[in-house]
Amino acid sequence: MNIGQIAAQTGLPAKTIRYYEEIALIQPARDANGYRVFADTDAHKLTFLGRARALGFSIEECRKLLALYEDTSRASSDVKALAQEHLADIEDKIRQLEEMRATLSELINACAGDNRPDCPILTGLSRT
Amino acid sequence: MNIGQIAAQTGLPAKTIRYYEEIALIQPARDANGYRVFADTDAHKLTFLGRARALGFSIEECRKLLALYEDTSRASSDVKALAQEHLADIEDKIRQLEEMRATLSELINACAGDNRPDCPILTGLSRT
DNA sequence: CCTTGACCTTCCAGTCACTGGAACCTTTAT
DNA sequence: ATAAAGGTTCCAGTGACTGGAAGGTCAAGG
Repeated sequence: MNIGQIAAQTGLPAKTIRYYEEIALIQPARDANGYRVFADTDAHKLTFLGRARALGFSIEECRKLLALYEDTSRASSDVKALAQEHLADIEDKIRQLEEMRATLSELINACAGDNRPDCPILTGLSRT
Repeated sequence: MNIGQIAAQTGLPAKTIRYYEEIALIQPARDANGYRVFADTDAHKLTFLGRARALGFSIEECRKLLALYEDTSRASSDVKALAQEHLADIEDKIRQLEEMRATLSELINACAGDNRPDCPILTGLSRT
């Protein structure tokens, strides 16, 4: 399989796949003409990576997950610990965004949004 | 006021303040020795920027907000529109993170987290 | 007067995870 | 023979800083 086919199959852009090779997440073989040749195991890894990235795991977390994925003698507790850490990160981010949303909503609700210059959003941002 | 004092006052790192000058968000004066000299208006702008950034506005959004802040003949509707767009962005992000959280929580709950290698998290990430 | 330390300056490189584009080679179809 | 569609590498840019090096300035103490 060439990179275009694997890209279509995994939903990852070819550029991204090349990048994943560059940072050694995958090691596809090469054809005589220099083209990358992707085996099924590469396809599986890329699918795995795509899913993990979609769940917000960083590249380095993906690298660890991939190592666990390939280590058939892993302990599921190691995987779970990694996932739980990441879940905590996500929950932190949600909390932060919810705080922003709350403050911003208040400011927006207080603003008339008409032709006049008075604006509680601006005064809210500059208050001392 | 020198950069250290303004940093302490606004809570922004000196590095960040220099960066804001570099991208022309502020234009502090210079002393004979080359040191930046911050007037009250600079301090106000930086406070404003700090708050806007804390609410998640991008630098370019901050630039627009700052222009509105300085334009006393603005219409509050312009400010409100900008803030509403940003609020929509925040809400999108929250939704995305909540989706991640839901999926990840399910996987985590399904995982025994013991010494055995079987792991629904890994199989969930690689399922076809 | 000299030194020490805290402060300031500029400039360059690195972060993260790609993404765009240039310049070029290979394959396939007409 | 040629053109289109695919592949290759390499370099630069994104956003918003952040770290560090190399050096200038200033206030206080001996």
